[in-house]
Amino acid sequence: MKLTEAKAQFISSWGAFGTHWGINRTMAQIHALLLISPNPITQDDIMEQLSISRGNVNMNTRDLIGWGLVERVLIPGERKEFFSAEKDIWKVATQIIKERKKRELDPMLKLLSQLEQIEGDKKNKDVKQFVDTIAGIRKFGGQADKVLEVMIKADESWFLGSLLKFFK
Amino acid sequence: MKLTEAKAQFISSWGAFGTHWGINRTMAQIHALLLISPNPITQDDIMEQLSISRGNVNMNTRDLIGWGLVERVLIPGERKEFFSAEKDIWKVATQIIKERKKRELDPMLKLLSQLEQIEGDKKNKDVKQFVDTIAGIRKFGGQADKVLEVMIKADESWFLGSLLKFFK
DNA sequence: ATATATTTTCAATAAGTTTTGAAAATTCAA
DNA sequence: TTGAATTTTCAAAACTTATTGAAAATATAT
Repeated sequence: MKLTEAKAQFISSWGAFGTHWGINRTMAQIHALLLISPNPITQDDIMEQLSISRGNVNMNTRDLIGWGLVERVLIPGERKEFFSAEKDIWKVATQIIKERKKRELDPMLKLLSQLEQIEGDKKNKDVKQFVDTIAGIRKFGGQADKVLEVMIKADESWFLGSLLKFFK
Repeated sequence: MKLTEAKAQFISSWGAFGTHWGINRTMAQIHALLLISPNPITQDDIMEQLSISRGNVNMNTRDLIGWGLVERVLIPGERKEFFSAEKDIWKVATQIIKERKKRELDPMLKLLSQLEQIEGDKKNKDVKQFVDTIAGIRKFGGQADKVLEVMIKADESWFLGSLLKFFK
Protein backbone atom coordinates (compact mmCIF):
# COMPACT_ATOMS: atom_id res chain seq x y z
CA MET A 1 0.00 0.00 0.00
CA LYS A 2 1.24 3.47 -0.85
CA LEU A 3 1.34 6.44 1.51
CA THR A 4 -1.43 8.37 -0.26
CA GLU A 5 -3.82 5.45 -0.08
CA ALA A 6 -2.91 4.63 3.50
CA LYS A 7 -3.44 8.25 4.55
CA ALA A 8 -6.88 8.33 2.94
CA GLN A 9 -7.82 5.07 4.68
CA PHE A 10 -6.63 6.29 8.04
CA ILE A 11 -8.45 9.62 7.78
CA SER A 12 -11.66 7.95 6.72
CA SER A 13 -11.54 5.30 9.45
CA TRP A 14 -10.53 7.69 12.18
CA GLY A 15 -13.52 9.78 11.14
CA ALA A 16 -15.91 6.85 11.41
CA PHE A 17 -14.32 5.84 14.71
CA GLY A 18 -14.71 9.34 16.10
CA THR A 19 -18.48 9.29 15.61
CA HIS A 20 -18.61 6.53 18.24
CA TRP A 21 -16.57 8.61 20.63
CA GLY A 22 -18.46 11.89 20.95
CA ILE A 23 -16.44 13.61 18.24
CA ASN A 24 -18.10 14.27 14.89
CA ARG A 25 -16.88 12.76 11.65
CA THR A 26 -15.27 15.86 10.19
CA MET A 27 -13.68 16.89 13.46
CA ALA A 28 -12.09 13.45 13.73
CA GLN A 29 -10.91 13.58 10.11
CA ILE A 30 -9.25 16.93 10.65
CA HIS A 31 -7.68 15.51 13.77
CA ALA A 32 -6.41 12.51 11.81
CA LEU A 33 -4.93 14.75 9.13
CA LEU A 34 -3.14 16.83 11.74
CA LEU A 35 -1.85 13.72 13.53
CA ILE A 36 -0.06 12.52 10.41
CA SER A 37 1.19 15.94 9.29
CA PRO A 38 4.78 16.42 10.36
CA ASN A 39 4.43 20.21 10.27
CA PRO A 40 1.62 22.60 11.20
CA ILE A 41 -0.85 23.26 8.34
CA THR A 42 -3.32 26.01 7.44
CA GLN A 43 -7.11 26.19 7.01
CA ASP A 44 -6.58 26.15 3.25
CA ASP A 45 -4.46 23.00 3.44
CA ILE A 46 -7.22 21.27 5.42
CA MET A 47 -9.93 22.50 3.04
CA GLU A 48 -8.00 21.19 0.08
CA GLN A 49 -6.93 17.85 1.51
CA LEU A 50 -10.36 16.93 2.88
CA SER A 51 -12.45 18.76 0.24
CA ILE A 52 -14.53 20.63 2.76
CA SER A 53 -15.63 24.24 3.07
CA ARG A 54 -13.84 27.01 4.90
CA GLY A 55 -16.65 27.42 7.43
CA ASN A 56 -16.58 23.74 8.25
CA VAL A 57 -12.83 23.76 8.84
CA ASN A 58 -13.12 26.85 10.97
CA MET A 59 -15.84 25.44 13.24
CA ASN A 60 -14.25 22.06 13.67
CA THR A 61 -10.73 23.31 14.34
CA ARG A 62 -12.24 25.56 16.98
CA ASP A 63 -13.95 22.55 18.57
CA LEU A 64 -10.74 20.54 18.45
CA ILE A 65 -8.99 23.38 20.25
CA GLY A 66 -11.84 23.33 22.80
CA TRP A 67 -11.18 19.62 23.36
CA GLY A 68 -7.52 20.48 23.96
CA LEU A 69 -6.36 18.28 21.08
CA VAL A 70 -5.16 20.95 18.66
CA GLU A 71 -3.44 24.28 18.99
CA ARG A 72 -2.95 27.34 16.86
CA VAL A 73 0.65 27.90 15.88
CA LEU A 74 2.01 31.23 14.74
CA ILE A 75 4.82 30.99 12.27
CA PRO A 76 7.03 34.09 12.08
CA GLY A 77 6.70 35.87 8.78
CA GLU A 78 3.48 34.05 7.86
CA ARG A 79 0.20 35.87 7.67
CA LYS A 80 -1.99 32.75 7.95
CA GLU A 81 -2.62 30.77 11.11
CA PHE A 82 -1.31 27.23 11.33
CA PHE A 83 -2.69 24.28 13.27
CA SER A 84 -0.92 21.44 14.96
CA ALA A 85 -2.14 18.39 16.91
CA GLU A 86 -0.78 16.82 20.07
CA LYS A 87 1.02 13.72 18.81
CA ASP A 88 1.45 11.77 22.06
CA ILE A 89 -1.47 9.32 22.04
CA TRP A 90 -1.47 8.91 25.80
CA LYS A 91 -1.96 12.66 26.14
CA VAL A 92 -4.68 12.59 23.48
CA ALA A 93 -6.50 9.81 25.32
CA THR A 94 -6.27 11.41 28.78
CA GLN A 95 -7.42 14.69 27.31
CA ILE A 96 -10.49 13.05 25.77
CA ILE A 97 -11.20 11.18 29.01
CA LYS A 98 -10.88 14.38 30.99
CA GLU A 99 -13.29 16.27 28.74
CA ARG A 100 -15.84 13.49 28.56
CA LYS A 101 -15.74 12.99 32.30
CA LYS A 102 -16.44 16.69 32.74
CA ARG A 103 -19.18 16.80 30.10
CA GLU A 104 -20.91 13.49 30.78
CA LEU A 105 -19.98 11.57 33.91
CA ASP A 106 -19.87 14.46 36.38
CA PRO A 107 -23.33 15.84 35.50
CA MET A 108 -24.80 12.33 35.53
CA LEU A 109 -23.43 11.63 39.03
CA LYS A 110 -24.76 14.94 40.22
CA LEU A 111 -28.24 14.12 38.93
CA LEU A 112 -28.19 10.63 40.41
CA SER A 113 -27.46 11.89 43.90
CA GLN A 114 -30.50 14.15 43.62
CA LEU A 115 -32.70 11.33 42.37
CA GLU A 116 -31.67 9.06 45.21
CA GLN A 117 -33.32 11.37 47.71
CA ILE A 118 -36.81 10.59 46.57
CA GLU A 119 -39.87 10.83 48.81
CA GLY A 120 -41.95 7.70 49.31
CA ASP A 121 -42.41 4.41 51.07
CA LYS A 122 -39.28 2.31 50.74
CA LYS A 123 -41.38 -0.82 51.06
CA ASN A 124 -43.29 -0.03 47.86
CA LYS A 125 -41.67 -2.18 45.19
CA ASP A 126 -41.58 0.56 42.53
CA VAL A 127 -39.85 2.92 44.93
CA LYS A 128 -37.46 0.20 46.03
CA GLN A 129 -36.46 -0.79 42.50
CA PHE A 130 -35.96 2.84 41.55
CA VAL A 131 -33.78 3.64 44.55
CA ASP A 132 -31.77 0.43 44.16
CA THR A 133 -31.14 1.08 40.47
CA ILE A 134 -30.06 4.67 41.05
CA ALA A 135 -27.85 3.67 43.97
CA GLY A 136 -26.23 0.91 41.91
CA ILE A 137 -25.44 3.20 39.01
CA ARG A 138 -24.18 5.89 41.31
CA LYS A 139 -21.87 3.54 43.15
CA PHE A 140 -20.48 2.18 39.90
CA GLY A 141 -20.15 5.67 38.44
CA GLY A 142 -18.34 6.87 41.54
CA GLN A 143 -15.80 4.08 41.25
CA ALA A 144 -15.30 4.72 37.54
CA ASP A 145 -14.80 8.35 38.40
CA LYS A 146 -11.98 7.53 40.82
CA VAL A 147 -10.23 5.31 38.30
CA LEU A 148 -10.46 7.96 35.58
CA GLU A 149 -9.26 10.63 37.98
CA VAL A 150 -6.12 8.59 38.62
CA MET A 151 -5.60 7.98 34.90
CA ILE A 152 -5.88 11.66 34.09
CA LYS A 153 -3.23 12.51 36.63
CA ALA A 154 -1.02 9.53 36.00
CA ASP A 155 1.97 9.34 33.77
CA GLU A 156 1.58 6.83 30.97
CA SER A 157 4.44 4.50 31.80
CA TRP A 158 3.51 4.43 35.45
CA PHE A 159 -0.15 3.80 34.83
CA LEU A 160 -0.05 1.19 32.12
CA GLY A 161 3.05 -0.44 33.50
CA SER A 162 1.52 -0.91 36.92
CA LEU A 163 -1.86 -1.87 35.65
CA LEU A 164 -0.53 -4.50 33.31
CA LYS A 165 1.83 -5.94 35.90
CA PHE A 166 -1.09 -6.04 38.29
CA PHE A 167 -3.22 -7.96 35.83
CA LYS A 168 -0.60 -10.51 34.80
CA MET B 1 -39.18 14.98 44.51
CA LYS B 2 -41.87 12.42 43.82
CA LEU B 3 -41.36 9.04 42.17
CA THR B 4 -43.15 9.95 38.93
CA GLU B 5 -41.05 13.04 38.42
CA ALA B 6 -37.81 11.27 39.37
CA LYS B 7 -38.57 8.43 36.93
CA ALA B 8 -39.18 10.89 34.09
CA GLN B 9 -35.93 12.69 34.89
CA PHE B 10 -33.96 9.49 35.00
CA ILE B 11 -35.38 8.16 31.72
CA SER B 12 -34.72 11.43 29.96
CA SER B 13 -31.15 11.76 31.26
CA TRP B 14 -30.25 8.14 30.65
CA GLY B 15 -31.46 8.68 27.09
CA ALA B 16 -29.23 11.70 26.59
CA PHE B 17 -26.34 9.89 28.24
CA GLY B 18 -26.79 6.89 25.96
CA THR B 19 -26.30 8.99 22.84
CA HIS B 20 -22.72 9.58 23.99
CA TRP B 21 -22.17 5.86 24.46
CA GLY B 22 -23.06 4.34 21.11
CA ILE B 23 -26.66 3.63 22.09
CA ASN B 24 -29.40 5.74 20.59
CA ARG B 25 -31.68 7.94 22.64
CA THR B 26 -34.81 5.80 22.47
CA MET B 27 -32.92 2.57 23.06
CA ALA B 28 -31.38 4.06 26.19
CA GLN B 29 -34.77 5.35 27.37
CA ILE B 30 -36.32 1.93 26.99
CA HIS B 31 -33.35 0.51 28.85
CA ALA B 32 -33.84 3.05 31.65
CA LEU B 33 -37.52 2.20 31.91
CA LEU B 34 -36.74 -1.50 32.16
CA LEU B 35 -34.01 -0.87 34.75
CA ILE B 36 -36.46 0.76 37.12
CA SER B 37 -39.36 -1.63 36.48
CA PRO B 38 -39.49 -4.26 39.22
CA ASN B 39 -41.34 -6.67 36.94
CA PRO B 40 -41.09 -7.50 33.24
CA ILE B 41 -43.24 -5.27 31.02
CA THR B 42 -44.78 -5.53 27.53
CA GLN B 43 -44.37 -3.64 24.25
CA ASP B 44 -47.63 -1.84 25.00
CA ASP B 45 -46.42 -0.75 28.42
CA ILE B 46 -43.29 0.71 26.83
CA MET B 47 -45.29 2.40 24.06
CA GLU B 48 -47.57 3.98 26.59
CA GLN B 49 -44.99 5.05 29.14
CA LEU B 50 -42.60 6.59 26.60
CA SER B 51 -45.24 7.71 24.06
CA ILE B 52 -43.55 6.04 21.11
CA SER B 53 -44.82 3.85 18.28
CA ARG B 54 -45.01 0.08 18.25
CA GLY B 55 -42.44 -0.22 15.46
CA ASN B 56 -39.98 1.89 17.35
CA VAL B 57 -40.35 -0.20 20.51
CA ASN B 58 -39.97 -3.37 18.51
CA MET B 59 -36.76 -2.31 16.76
CA ASN B 60 -35.13 -0.91 19.85
CA THR B 61 -35.97 -3.80 22.14
CA ARG B 62 -34.51 -6.07 19.50
CA ASP B 63 -31.31 -4.00 19.50
CA LEU B 64 -31.16 -4.05 23.28
CA ILE B 65 -31.43 -7.83 23.15
CA GLY B 66 -28.62 -7.79 20.56
CA TRP B 67 -26.49 -5.81 22.99
CA GLY B 68 -27.21 -8.46 25.63
CA LEU B 69 -28.83 -5.94 27.96
CA VAL B 70 -32.44 -7.10 27.78
CA GLU B 71 -34.20 -10.41 27.49
CA ARG B 72 -37.60 -11.66 26.48
CA VAL B 73 -39.51 -13.24 29.32
CA LEU B 74 -42.41 -15.62 28.82
CA ILE B 75 -45.00 -15.45 31.55
CA PRO B 76 -47.19 -18.57 31.86
CA GLY B 77 -50.77 -17.87 30.91
CA GLU B 78 -49.92 -14.59 29.18
CA ARG B 79 -50.28 -14.19 25.45
CA LYS B 80 -47.96 -11.16 25.16
CA GLU B 81 -44.21 -11.17 25.40
CA PHE B 82 -42.57 -9.43 28.33
CA PHE B 83 -39.18 -7.72 28.55
CA SER B 84 -36.77 -7.49 31.41
CA ALA B 85 -33.36 -5.80 31.79
CA GLU B 86 -30.24 -7.05 33.52
CA LYS B 87 -30.20 -5.06 36.77
CA ASP B 88 -26.61 -5.64 37.89
CA ILE B 89 -24.79 -2.49 36.72
CA TRP B 90 -21.42 -4.21 36.63
CA LYS B 91 -22.82 -6.75 34.20
CA VAL B 92 -24.43 -3.99 32.15
CA ALA B 93 -21.12 -2.15 31.93
CA THR B 94 -19.03 -5.18 31.00
CA GLN B 95 -21.60 -6.17 28.42
CA ILE B 96 -21.43 -2.73 26.80
CA ILE B 97 -17.63 -2.77 26.93
CA LYS B 98 -17.56 -6.22 25.36
CA GLU B 99 -19.85 -5.21 22.50
CA ARG B 100 -18.10 -1.95 21.80
CA LYS B 101 -14.71 -3.60 21.85
CA LYS B 102 -15.97 -6.09 19.29
CA ARG B 103 -17.65 -3.48 17.10
CA GLU B 104 -15.10 -0.67 17.31
CA LEU B 105 -11.73 -1.40 18.86
CA ASP B 106 -11.05 -4.77 17.25
CA PRO B 107 -11.68 -3.59 13.66
CA MET B 108 -9.64 -0.44 14.27
CA LEU B 109 -6.65 -2.43 15.53
CA LYS B 110 -6.91 -4.74 12.55
CA LEU B 111 -6.84 -1.79 10.15
CA LEU B 112 -3.91 -0.15 11.93
CA SER B 113 -1.73 -3.21 11.61
CA GLN B 114 -2.37 -3.16 7.87
CA LEU B 115 -1.56 0.54 7.60
CA GLU B 116 1.70 0.13 9.47
CA GLN B 117 3.09 -1.99 6.64
CA ILE B 118 3.28 0.85 4.22
CA GLU B 119 5.77 0.99 1.33
CA GLY B 120 8.16 3.92 1.18
CA ASP B 121 11.32 5.53 2.42
CA LYS B 122 11.35 5.65 6.22
CA LYS B 123 13.59 8.70 6.07
CA ASN B 124 10.95 10.75 4.28
CA LYS B 125 9.34 12.86 6.97
CA ASP B 126 5.76 12.30 5.79
CA VAL B 127 6.27 8.54 5.83
CA LYS B 128 7.95 8.71 9.21
CA GLN B 129 5.22 10.78 10.83
CA PHE B 130 2.56 8.48 9.41
CA VAL B 131 4.22 5.29 10.60
CA ASP B 132 4.97 6.77 14.03
CA THR B 133 1.39 7.93 14.49
CA ILE B 134 -0.09 4.61 13.45
CA ALA B 135 2.37 2.70 15.64
CA GLY B 136 1.58 4.92 18.63
CA ILE B 137 -2.16 4.46 18.29
CA ARG B 138 -1.77 0.75 17.75
CA LYS B 139 0.39 0.32 20.82
CA PHE B 140 -2.02 2.27 22.97
CA GLY B 141 -5.01 0.44 21.51
CA GLY B 142 -3.35 -2.89 22.16
CA GLN B 143 -2.82 -2.04 25.81
CA ALA B 144 -6.37 -0.77 26.20
CA ASP B 145 -7.50 -4.01 24.61
CA LYS B 146 -5.68 -6.07 27.23
CA VAL B 147 -7.12 -4.06 30.10
CA LEU B 148 -10.66 -4.38 28.72
CA GLU B 149 -10.19 -8.08 28.15
CA VAL B 150 -9.35 -8.54 31.81
CA MET B 151 -12.28 -6.38 32.91
CA ILE B 152 -14.71 -8.38 30.82
CA LYS B 153 -13.55 -11.59 32.37
CA ALA B 154 -13.13 -10.34 35.90
CA ASP B 155 -15.59 -10.90 38.65
CA GLU B 156 -17.13 -7.73 40.01
CA SER B 157 -16.05 -7.78 43.62
CA TRP B 158 -12.59 -9.06 42.81
CA PHE B 159 -11.94 -6.49 40.16
CA LEU B 160 -13.26 -3.34 41.76
CA GLY B 161 -12.14 -4.29 45.25
CA SER B 162 -8.59 -4.95 44.13
CA LEU B 163 -8.40 -2.01 41.81
CA LEU B 164 -9.52 0.43 44.45
CA LYS B 165 -7.20 -0.97 47.08
CA PHE B 166 -4.41 -0.69 44.51
CA PHE B 167 -5.13 2.95 43.81
CA LYS B 168 -5.53 4.04 47.42
C1' DA C 1 -59.46 -24.62 9.89
C1' DT C 2 -60.68 -19.97 11.26
C1' DA C 3 -60.65 -16.01 13.77
C1' DT C 4 -58.11 -13.12 16.79
C1' DA C 5 -54.15 -11.41 19.15
C1' DT C 6 -49.56 -10.21 18.71
C1' DT C 7 -45.20 -9.19 16.54
C1' DT C 8 -42.39 -7.77 12.68
C1' DT C 9 -41.19 -5.25 8.64
C1' DC C 10 -40.23 -1.33 5.94
C1' DA C 11 -41.43 2.64 2.83
C1' DA C 12 -42.65 7.16 3.76
C1' DT C 13 -41.96 10.93 6.68
C1' DA C 14 -40.17 13.62 10.36
C1' DA C 15 -36.52 15.23 13.15
C1' DG C 16 -31.90 16.17 13.92
C1' DT C 17 -27.22 17.20 12.48
C1' DT C 18 -23.68 18.79 9.48
C1' DT C 19 -22.04 21.52 5.69
C1' DT C 20 -21.89 25.24 2.65
C1' DG C 21 -20.87 29.76 1.08
C1' DA C 22 -21.29 34.39 1.04
C1' DA C 23 -21.39 38.45 4.01
C1' DA C 24 -19.46 40.55 8.16
C1' DA C 25 -15.73 41.11 11.17
C1' DT C 26 -10.99 41.21 12.12
C1' DT C 27 -6.07 41.63 11.37
C1' DC C 28 -2.11 43.62 9.52
C1' DA C 29 1.10 45.99 6.34
C1' DA C 30 2.09 50.04 3.99
C1' DT D 1 -6.08 55.59 7.69
C1' DT D 2 -6.95 52.42 3.69
C1' DG D 3 -7.27 48.18 1.52
C1' DA D 4 -6.03 43.47 0.92
C1' DA D 5 -5.69 39.10 3.33
C1' DT D 6 -7.61 36.22 6.51
C1' DT D 7 -10.88 34.45 9.80
C1' DT D 8 -15.49 34.10 11.70
C1' DT D 9 -20.41 33.77 11.64
C1' DC D 10 -24.80 31.89 10.59
C1' DA D 11 -29.07 31.14 7.68
C1' DA D 12 -30.22 28.05 4.23
C1' DA D 13 -29.48 23.60 2.04
C1' DA D 14 -27.89 18.93 2.08
C1' DC D 15 -27.42 14.95 4.34
C1' DT D 16 -28.13 11.47 7.97
C1' DT D 17 -30.66 9.10 11.28
C1' DA D 18 -34.86 7.97 13.85
C1' DT D 19 -39.84 7.31 13.95
C1' DT D 20 -44.29 6.26 12.42
C1' DG D 21 -48.02 3.41 11.10
C1' DA D 22 -50.24 0.34 8.39
C1' DA D 23 -49.71 -4.04 5.96
C1' DA D 24 -47.66 -8.63 6.23
C1' DA D 25 -46.25 -12.35 8.94
C1' DT D 26 -46.59 -15.19 12.85
C1' DA D 27 -48.54 -17.37 16.90
C1' DT D 28 -52.40 -19.01 19.68
C1' DA D 29 -57.06 -20.34 21.17
C1' DT D 30 -61.35 -22.33 20.02
